[in-house]
Amino acid sequence: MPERKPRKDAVRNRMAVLAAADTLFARCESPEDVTMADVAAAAGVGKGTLFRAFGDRTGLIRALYEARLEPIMDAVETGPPPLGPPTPPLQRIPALLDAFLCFKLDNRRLALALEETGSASPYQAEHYERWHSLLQAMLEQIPGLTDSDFTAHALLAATRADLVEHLAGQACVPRERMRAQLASFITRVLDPRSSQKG
Amino acid sequence: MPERKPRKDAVRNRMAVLAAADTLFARCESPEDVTMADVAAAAGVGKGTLFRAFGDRTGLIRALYEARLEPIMDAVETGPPPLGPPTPPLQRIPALLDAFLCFKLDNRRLALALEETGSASPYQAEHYERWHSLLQAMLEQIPGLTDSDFTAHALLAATRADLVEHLAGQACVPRERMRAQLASFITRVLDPRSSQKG
DNA sequence: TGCGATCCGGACCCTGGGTCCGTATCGTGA
DNA sequence: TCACGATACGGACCCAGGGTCCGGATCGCA
Repeated sequence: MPERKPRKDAVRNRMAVLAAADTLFARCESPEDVTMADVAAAAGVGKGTLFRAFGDRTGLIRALYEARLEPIMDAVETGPPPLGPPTPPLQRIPALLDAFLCFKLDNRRLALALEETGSASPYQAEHYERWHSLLQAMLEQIPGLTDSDFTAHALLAATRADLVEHLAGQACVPRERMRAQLASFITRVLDPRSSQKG
Repeated sequence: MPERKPRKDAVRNRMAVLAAADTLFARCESPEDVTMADVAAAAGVGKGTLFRAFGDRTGLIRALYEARLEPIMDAVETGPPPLGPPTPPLQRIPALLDAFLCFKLDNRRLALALEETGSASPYQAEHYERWHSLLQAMLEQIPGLTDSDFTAHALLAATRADLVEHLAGQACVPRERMRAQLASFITRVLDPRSSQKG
């Protein structure tokens, strides 16, 4: 097993960078005005260290994103209802997408940064694949629904970071309203016959 | 009226740049490996000329995109059915989104370039607003559908350039299949009661 | 405490968008 | 047709910002 234990200063620096990047992305106006050099400076670390630890900008952002997302993924994959596996699809799908939306609302800048980071389309991020296949599997259990693959993509597209940012930022749609709208949209897609409740 | 007539060489160069950029974007693997310098060179023009004519990279891409899109917008806003105004919403909405999807399939690289061009989220492009408000107006005529604003965004999100690229490129979904999937998805959203036809 | 392995840091490189300005071209009025 | 102001041309130039490199500092094991 070639797993060498990393040096203590290395992990300390890694944490420092992560923390610094986190606050910088949270404070900034747009993700692209937080520079790698900024992050390094804020973490009290050299650029070399930063790039050695994360490879490149995308690597850093991904690491941040995934660290934030992990609790939710856990709740979804092994947690209790309504997010966890035992929940029936008709409740679980909305719960899952609502959680995803809330995550993006709570981490707008970060999610934006990830989705717009140059060449990397969100569709080749490995976590997207997880959400998609999970969602697809659940959609397959919905009677009368074909094209679960495309449907999963389409539903996830409704929670894209820049759309969320546009609605929450420019259009000033309040959080609860947005959640309600998404929920109502999903209901329409999932269960055609009950979408017109009063 | 301060509308001075532009010089002949200026308009000639503008055309040349547009044409060169068009072919370059069509040929390239990813939009970001066609450089402004490349475009200028291919057009047989200096960089200065290019930037004077289009302002910046986004300006150039927008100009290209809108030139390509114009026929479709015309067909939608003043043309005959099934795209034009007289068509009832239940037919017109799918037709409209299908046309949009086909456009993105036919101009994948260009659409990608526009949507990922640095800071400019697709939601602040002026043509997005046109599609959105048109779609929203039509959705408002669908009985039982609330949240036409959000729904319009969600439907448009299903035709995002990078999703289309992902499906057509990585996943190799054939054109007709994708159109069918989108149509079926829209049907589900629009008319719950008829989505399970055999 | 000694010594190799590992990591640090910031000077450095390079790409690519965007600017500047001396020169060439246009087109209009005479 | 010529002259001259207005306009456009082009490519050298600038600069930010991502990514690299390597001499020196640290670590941690024996």
